[in-house]
Amino acid sequence: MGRPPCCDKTNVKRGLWTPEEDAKILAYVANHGIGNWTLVPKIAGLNRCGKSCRLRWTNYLRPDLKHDSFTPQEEELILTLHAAIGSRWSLIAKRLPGRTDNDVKNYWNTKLRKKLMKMGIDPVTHKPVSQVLSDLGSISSLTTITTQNQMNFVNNNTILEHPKEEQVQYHHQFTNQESFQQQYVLNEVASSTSSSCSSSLTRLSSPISYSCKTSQAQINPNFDWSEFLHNDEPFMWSEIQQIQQCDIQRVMSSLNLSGLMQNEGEISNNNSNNYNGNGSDKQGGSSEGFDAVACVASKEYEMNKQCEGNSFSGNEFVDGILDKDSEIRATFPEFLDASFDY
DNA sequence: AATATCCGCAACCGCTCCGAC
DNA sequence: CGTCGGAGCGGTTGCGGATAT
Repeated sequence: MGRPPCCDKTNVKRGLWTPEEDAKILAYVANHGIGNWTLVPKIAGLNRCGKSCRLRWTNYLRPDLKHDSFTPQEEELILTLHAAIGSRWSLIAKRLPGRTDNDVKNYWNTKLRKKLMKMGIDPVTHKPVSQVLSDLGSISSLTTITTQNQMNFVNNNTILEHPKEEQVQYHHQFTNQESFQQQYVLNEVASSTSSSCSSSLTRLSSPISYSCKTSQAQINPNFDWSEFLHNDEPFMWSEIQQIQQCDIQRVMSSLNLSGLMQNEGEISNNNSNNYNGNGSDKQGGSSEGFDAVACVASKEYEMNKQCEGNSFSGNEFVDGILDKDSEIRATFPEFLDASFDY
């Protein structure tokens, strides 16, 4: 028997929020702080589900949120983290100040995933589709996957639309990587034992050493994904350059994203200054009173944040990866010798 | 100008996790 | 130890604006 609904869904309002409703949420947070969302509708005078209120606050009203478009640096970070940990949007969002998991997820689904697919790169494994299919082909002798299915996959993912020269270039890059096949096998093993992205264990065999035409970055041999993800500090651009400079250049140059590798500093985090409580143009409408409430809520929120201890920081997830790390090391020691490169 | 289609994003849904009791 | 309920997460849906025909 399932859990009873959190509220009477037949009697609560759903759909887009009005500025007046937003103002009530902001006023509530200003007076009571965040938490106990099931009581929010009653106290704030809203005919909404508490869960819906929490979501509205988390994804839209929080004063520290950015409402402008993603920067190339943010795109890079999303790509890199997705390659490393998969669709753990909340973890990725923690590395992007002012962005929510919903923002990152939407951005991935609407922009980045399509770009990768158009480039002929599998957005799940971040490998060229041709390589994935090749590996799939070798595996298919043990499975029921048919050649026709593979061809459908190719056609559906528009790999053929990508300039042939670039496909060849990618193919060349990856096939030149001596241990790529080994890594792919390892990733398959990892994906079969973990719910996260198939490449979530790439840190095991650091240093990362993607083959790359443009440069051979010096990857910090001490870099550790678990350390990176345990850290709750805002993302430092220099970190990611150390992590996967080659990889980033390879992908981003093909995505035609400008201004990369230029900003060595920390991503700006002046979000609260940019906050506009009016809502998006879709939702429109506002009032001076509403702005005032938003301002007060913003200050209250900042104060509350300072009082909060460290909440979930991804430690559980990272610990899980480390557990799998040990497990797979024990099971497949031949794949994990010192010379193994990604 | 009218209609169809595409696209981005806000919001919802269902599930898991975790702490309190 | 089991149950309950709040909180959070990832996947999906649907609305509304933008663009194509």
